[in-house]
Amino acid sequence: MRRDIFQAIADPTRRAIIALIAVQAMTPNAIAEHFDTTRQAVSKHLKILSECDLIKQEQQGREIYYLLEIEKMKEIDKWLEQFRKIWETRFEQLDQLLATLKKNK
Amino acid sequence: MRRDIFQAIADPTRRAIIALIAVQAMTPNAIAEHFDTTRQAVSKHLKILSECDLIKQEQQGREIYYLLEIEKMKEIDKWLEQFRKIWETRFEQLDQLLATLKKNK
DNA sequence: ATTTTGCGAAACCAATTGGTTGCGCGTATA
DNA sequence: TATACGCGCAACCAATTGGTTTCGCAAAAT
Repeated sequence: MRRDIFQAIADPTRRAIIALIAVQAMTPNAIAEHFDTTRQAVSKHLKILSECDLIKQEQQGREIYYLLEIEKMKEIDKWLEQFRKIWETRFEQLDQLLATLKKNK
Repeated sequence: MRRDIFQAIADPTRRAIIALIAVQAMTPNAIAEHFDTTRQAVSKHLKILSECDLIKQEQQGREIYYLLEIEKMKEIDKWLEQFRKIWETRFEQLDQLLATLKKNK
């Protein structure tokens, strides 16, 4: 199936995982210990996150550490850009309205 | 079921709908005409978007116009904030690294 | 060499999803 | 009043989801 970042962050557990490994790379087991779920379930989430390149793995002895591809997160920011323009425009309009009201008083 | 904005924007059709009505409020039929889907399917998407307060409706004669609650979009931006801090820090670190390399040359 | 451990893949289940079709209600238009 | 249209709801289907349990593999520890 087609996966993208927005699918990936739709799940609260995955958002938590992202926030977790953003601070420090971790193994699937370590991640699972932070939530009330099993290692396999975490593994499934990690797979989804991997599929859309939001995380990458790093071998360390016999353990595999997962870490966040922070660059990929910027794509969400990029998508938000179009709306940021809108709400900034609205703010300016509100600002102008207030200025006009003040002037006419 | 529990719904949130991240669930809402997970679907590409819904993101398209959001972008569409961000520019101009529209009726379900008008929205459906922009995509290769039926009015009922659009209606379902609108329901989901409504459930998490991303859009609101406005009666206009016998038609109902849907418009974006741009303020709600800021919540995504708010969530991104924690990661923005990270990538800005990394950028600074890269900047410092480059400066050090230059200095040592 | 044997045991233990961590890991991912596969099979399976219950719940949710997007989509369709069909129905009934309310509002304009004739 | 009668007709046509736009809308949302309910029922249904195929596909996907998150979760569990089970299994086999490979690396470390004994």
